[in-house]
Amino acid sequence: MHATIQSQTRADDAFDCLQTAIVKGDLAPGEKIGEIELCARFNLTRGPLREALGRLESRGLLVRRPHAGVKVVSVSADELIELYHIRETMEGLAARQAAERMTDAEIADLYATLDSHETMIEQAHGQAYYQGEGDYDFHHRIATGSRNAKLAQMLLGDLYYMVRMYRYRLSTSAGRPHKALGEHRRIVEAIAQRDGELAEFLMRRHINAARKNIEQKIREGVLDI
Amino acid sequence: MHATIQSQTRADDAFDCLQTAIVKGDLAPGEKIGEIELCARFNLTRGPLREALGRLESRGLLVRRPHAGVKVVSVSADELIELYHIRETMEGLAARQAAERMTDAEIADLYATLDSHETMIEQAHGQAYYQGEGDYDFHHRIATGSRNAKLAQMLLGDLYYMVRMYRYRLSTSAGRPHKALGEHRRIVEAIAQRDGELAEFLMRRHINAARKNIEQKIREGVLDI
DNA sequence: CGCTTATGGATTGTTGACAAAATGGGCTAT
DNA sequence: ATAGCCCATTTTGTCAACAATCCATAAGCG
Repeated sequence: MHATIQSQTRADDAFDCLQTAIVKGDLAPGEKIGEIELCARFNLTRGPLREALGRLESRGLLVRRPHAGVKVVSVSADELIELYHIRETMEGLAARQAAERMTDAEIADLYATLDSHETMIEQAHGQAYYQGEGDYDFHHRIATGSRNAKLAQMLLGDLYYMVRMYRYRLSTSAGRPHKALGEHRRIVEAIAQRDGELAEFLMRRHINAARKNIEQKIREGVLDI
Repeated sequence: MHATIQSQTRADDAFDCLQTAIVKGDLAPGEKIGEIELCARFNLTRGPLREALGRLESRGLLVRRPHAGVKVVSVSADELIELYHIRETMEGLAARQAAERMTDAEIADLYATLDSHETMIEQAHGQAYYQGEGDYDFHHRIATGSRNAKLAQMLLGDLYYMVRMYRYRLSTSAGRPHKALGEHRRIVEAIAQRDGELAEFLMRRHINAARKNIEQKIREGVLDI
């Protein structure tokens, strides 16, 4: 999986590789990583790597102690809950602004996305897909639909990566995907009706439910963060 | 003003220098800046500088086009307004959590801060101070008081810097500092009473008022962003 | 026998030189 | 005269060697 795509610049590649490696869990939280080790792993030299490390640190995915190396951030259960509190307010705002500003074409796309998610769930009991990429896809579209550049940047560039870090090792509850899809559908309907207030309310309730789902898992001890 | 303090590492120094230079307006928005020029200006070499540039870009204070250099981000009037929408929701959350979690000592400090601000305003009609550092100080304490690490990081490390970029060239309205102080005082009272809901409501209204103040300035043409 | 302290090794931070890409100016052709 | 193209210069991206700092091991002392 050596990303030899050479997208734009070595540092960008290093950034992407490291980010996905962290999110996917290839680099475990708390794991201390040496620079030369990473260079060998991703076929890089230390210059671009260090630049990427700086960016990752600035985004909170790595912690760096001067002269002592970097390690992947490890988020406690409490901090994970806090992330959902932040999501609740920020994505509520995103939903409201999306309702006011999304184009009709974007809304149509949103509906199509929901339909594809529905078939995914029915076909393969696609919990994995839905919990993983599908849900991310939905929230991604709403964030960009808000036409609020900074809001989208903070959600897509900061929060989602940290959340996804743990979503990968989070088994989904039995009926949760189906319920979540219903909530998504109601949010889209509010957006289609250009009802910003309702969209905000529904989005907040949706994320609130997701948070409570996780809180219960933590209480059950399913989650060992 | 060559920061020769050598705090921890050259890259950290470069980061701090550049950040303050951007916030204070020494590097104007939209200004294209060359790496060698910056090196000369801050007595650095290109390695650490590039690392700092990467971090700044990741935080949205710079925009970088591959092989074409970096320039200071220029925020339009609309985007400035959007920043205040984000602040409204995020700082509302911060105020609520601060009301639930701040220690009594921190609250006492908050009161003391308010008193010092009041004397500042009375003494030197201290609009400049209050609008600049005083207001920042207040919101800073609330953000950290929320005990929500990511929330504080996003507010203190991302949003406030962008807002301060423009606050430096924003003249304050005549009676605004005094009114803002009153709003601050009510927020602190709600926090002292551990009334999270009220603190959130008051904080949101406070930032909403600040936003409307700016919107009016833009309409009046006082602001040429 | 335990704690402190020095030393060696390894790792990070920094530097200057090299290679690749883009902007700008000048030239030619229409 | 203007538009398009080509080339040179400047600037960015990358690399490998150098210096500074920390961690661990081991020796010395109380």
